[in-house]
Amino acid sequence: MEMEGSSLSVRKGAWTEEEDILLKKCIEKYGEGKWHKVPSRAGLNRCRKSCRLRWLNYLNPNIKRGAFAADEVDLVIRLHNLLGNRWSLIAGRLPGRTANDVKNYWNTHLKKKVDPSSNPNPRLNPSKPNPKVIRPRPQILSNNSFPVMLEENKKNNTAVAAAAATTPASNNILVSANSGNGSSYCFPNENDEITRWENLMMNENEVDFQSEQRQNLINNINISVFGDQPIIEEMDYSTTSNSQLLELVEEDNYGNLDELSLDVDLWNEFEQ
DNA sequence: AAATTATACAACCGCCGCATT
DNA sequence: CAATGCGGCGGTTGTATAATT
Repeated sequence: MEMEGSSLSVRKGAWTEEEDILLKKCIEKYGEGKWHKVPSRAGLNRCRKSCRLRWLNYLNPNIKRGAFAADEVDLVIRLHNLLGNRWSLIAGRLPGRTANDVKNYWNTHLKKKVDPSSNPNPRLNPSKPNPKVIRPRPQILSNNSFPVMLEENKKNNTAVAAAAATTPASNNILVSANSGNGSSYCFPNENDEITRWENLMMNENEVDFQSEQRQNLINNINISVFGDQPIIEEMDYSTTSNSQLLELVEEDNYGNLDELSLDVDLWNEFEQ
């Protein structure tokens, strides 16, 4: 039995044009993946990881070349603020940029400019006390996207969705998903996605946790989907005491509506 | 103009979680 | 169950190029 990577005289270092061509042809023919098979298929004297890396970071035609645009830089900073050195996650939000690109860009262009002690996120800033519950701002979706979302829930066999309304005068509603039962949402259009991220990126420190939490609970509406009909159940917490509210929030893992405002996958990553 | 130092980034290394044996 | 293999990740580094002296 052969130990991993122990085969004799495997090529290392910079890739030649010939090697690139061989690898490209191999992936055109067999598709991406099955990296352990690639070296023999392509006729390359390289280990599988080297081949994978070369494709993912350089040869893949989806990779965006050239300098980072201003909005890309802004996103990197904000996402790094939120997530730390989770390069793969960050790159997932920057179309065409690889995790390696983002990491390199951070290390060479941004690292020294960002003072860690100025980071507003207590999770990533040792000089700040870590509150029990860290909560991003709730997302805001437009009213007309709501039915779409319910349809999506039905398709996904999602049993319960919860939603909260902002002030009656508002055109917006706050939408949340229960991560406990694995539900997730499809965001109906790009503007909603952008709005969601703008809200997510807001400085968490500016939020008055207590009062906002309370407001969310007071405005809470549970929406259950059974068959074709959404069942709307209003929850009135207006007379509930602060201590009771706190219990409710703590029961709910992260504070009721708040983690729900995150993309569920991202939240799971965030919480690891 | 040559020598040097600094920068950018492609690629490597070791580790991880998961699947298979 | 342990051992092994795999894809994937993030920290780090070797080196070509750019900038400076």
